[in-house]
Amino acid sequence: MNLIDREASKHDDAARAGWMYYVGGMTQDQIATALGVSRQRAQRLVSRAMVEGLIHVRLEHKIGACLGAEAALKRRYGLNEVRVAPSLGPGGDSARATASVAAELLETYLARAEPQVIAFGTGRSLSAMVAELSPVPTDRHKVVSLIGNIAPDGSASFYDVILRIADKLHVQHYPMPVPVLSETAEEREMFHALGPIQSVVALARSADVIFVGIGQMGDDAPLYKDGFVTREQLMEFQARGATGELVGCVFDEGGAYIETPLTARLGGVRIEPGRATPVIAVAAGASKVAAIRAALKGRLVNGLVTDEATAAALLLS
Amino acid sequence: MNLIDREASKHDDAARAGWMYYVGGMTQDQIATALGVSRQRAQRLVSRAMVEGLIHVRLEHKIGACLGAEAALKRRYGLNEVRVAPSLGPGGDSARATASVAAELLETYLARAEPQVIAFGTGRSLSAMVAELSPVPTDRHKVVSLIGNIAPDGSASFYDVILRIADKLHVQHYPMPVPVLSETAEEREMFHALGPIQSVVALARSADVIFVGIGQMGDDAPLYKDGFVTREQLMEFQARGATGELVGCVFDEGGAYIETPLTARLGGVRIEPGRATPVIAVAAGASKVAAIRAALKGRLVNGLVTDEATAAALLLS
DNA sequence: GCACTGAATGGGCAAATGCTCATTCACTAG
DNA sequence: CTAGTGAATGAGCATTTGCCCATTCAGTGC
Repeated sequence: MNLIDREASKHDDAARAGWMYYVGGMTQDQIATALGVSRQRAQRLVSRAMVEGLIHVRLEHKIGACLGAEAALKRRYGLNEVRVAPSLGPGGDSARATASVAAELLETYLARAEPQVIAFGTGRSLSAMVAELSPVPTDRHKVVSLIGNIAPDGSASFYDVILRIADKLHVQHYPMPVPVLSETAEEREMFHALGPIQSVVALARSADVIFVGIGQMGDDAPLYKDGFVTREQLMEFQARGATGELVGCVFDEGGAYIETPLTARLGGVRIEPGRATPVIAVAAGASKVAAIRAALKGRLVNGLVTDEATAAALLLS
Repeated sequence: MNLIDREASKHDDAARAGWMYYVGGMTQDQIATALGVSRQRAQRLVSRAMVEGLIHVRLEHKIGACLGAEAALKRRYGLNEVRVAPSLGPGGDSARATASVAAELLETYLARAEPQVIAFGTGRSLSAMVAELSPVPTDRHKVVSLIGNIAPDGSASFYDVILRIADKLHVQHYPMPVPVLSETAEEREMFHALGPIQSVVALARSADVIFVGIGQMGDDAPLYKDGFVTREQLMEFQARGATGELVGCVFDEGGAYIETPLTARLGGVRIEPGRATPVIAVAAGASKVAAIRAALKGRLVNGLVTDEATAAALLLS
């Protein structure tokens, strides 16, 4: 038996065990007996099924408090579309909490009859959202990336939100084959002068819906941790009031973009404030509150998926 | 606090606890602390969330053996669309197993851009399927019932597959407001002569997709247990070779309809063999194998959602 | 053939869970 | 006000689950 078959059958077993456990409500002992394996192995299979995302869980009930927070956020910040996921408590992973709710929202756009062009940023929140998507094939929509997919080290693997969506939904997909951050402004211009890239950029600009993450600009800002800016640059940004970041573009606490040496080297498409079409941020967590508030104030986004604790913080003050 | 609020907040708590448990992976102790209730109460909330269907679980991986069975069934019976759910073992509830898989298949039709007219029969399998549907609103489709919704005792509650779908999806819905089984053939004709009912019948006949359950005709046939036929009638049918039943219409082991005294009194729309559009049966369980095989042979249906054990039985002999 | 390495396995145990049951609580009818 | 009724509660306990760890196993390099 070759390696691929073995991997596949392992997945099969895990899926089967997970199905029996979560759908069938069987105990791990029963599963072990049914599959002819030890109880420990059954336990491992079940837990693997969950870890590998073979099992999707979704909540089919709007909790009153979340509905209230949604309404309040809409009113307070003049948003069109808000979803608030129940909080998972202090230790919880906020990306996980938002993921399934964000996936549900995305699915409402995918369910539309009119072909939609849907643009995506990157980040952990969006990755988690995609992992929670139901893989219902829909061939009429297009998905496009707002941000370059060539990482500093040349790999494209980390920035694959688009690819994984396309894989799940079998939609036409348009990654943006430019460096996330070019070495020089000239290099950036060179890429953007290419015809195919101009089409992708045009498509992204014309998107009917946009889903983005929001990055914070504290000392552990994603931009810094992922190696796009040096510690010195980050500190300079902070000194100039950098509060958050949207597909690489840094903004201050009023949500106004800050021009930086990076600006001219950044591949991809900047999201201009006050867009008429839905621009939905998927973001939650205490560290992101200031960044989210700034983006909302500056009308960089007009929709939000977050969790209860973050919503509460955004409604304070 | 009034009764409705109390019911709602109870659901809220259950949903929240279920969310924390299944999505957040918290222990019931942690949940109890977070919600400020006893551990037992947290346990009850979590289990209530599951029982009341607030939590949906879905498997995002096709198990090899199921894929194989699907292909084999397609070939053997010339079917267009087959889904096989992993078996839940001897004690498992086959309706539960098929429900989530059937819901996924239904969602692929709902995802289509062209407005679809989707017709439904009744039964436990279909009810369970609806319970598993993701409530993504889609306003372009129509759902229509193939069978009367007036039960012998005058209640309409039991036959509400259509209503619950409409409730979830906010689609236009067309129940068939005639008795499931009229007292006399004349009464049946009277109902069907009415203009509004003729439109519903016409709509049902023109359906783009049909989802039905299949009933068996053994000694505990649904038709008998639900009080539509007497024990004597059932035995007469059996003597005449009755093997299964589709929206009330009885057929023999070759899948040919049997004319009975019931035929002329049955409200709703009979499914004619060899339809070109998808006619998908959702049915599983050892007791139904003969009925399913007959329906497949007679080309009454051209699609099937079942479970592994039933698939294996259908592929035997 | 043999030693090495990392993954897989199952024993064992502490933690988590589900369930039963006696008790309490809230509400109702008299 | 009081007794009655049924649902909700939490204690206690048996079962189930998650996880650590020593051991085995399969594959690899020498």
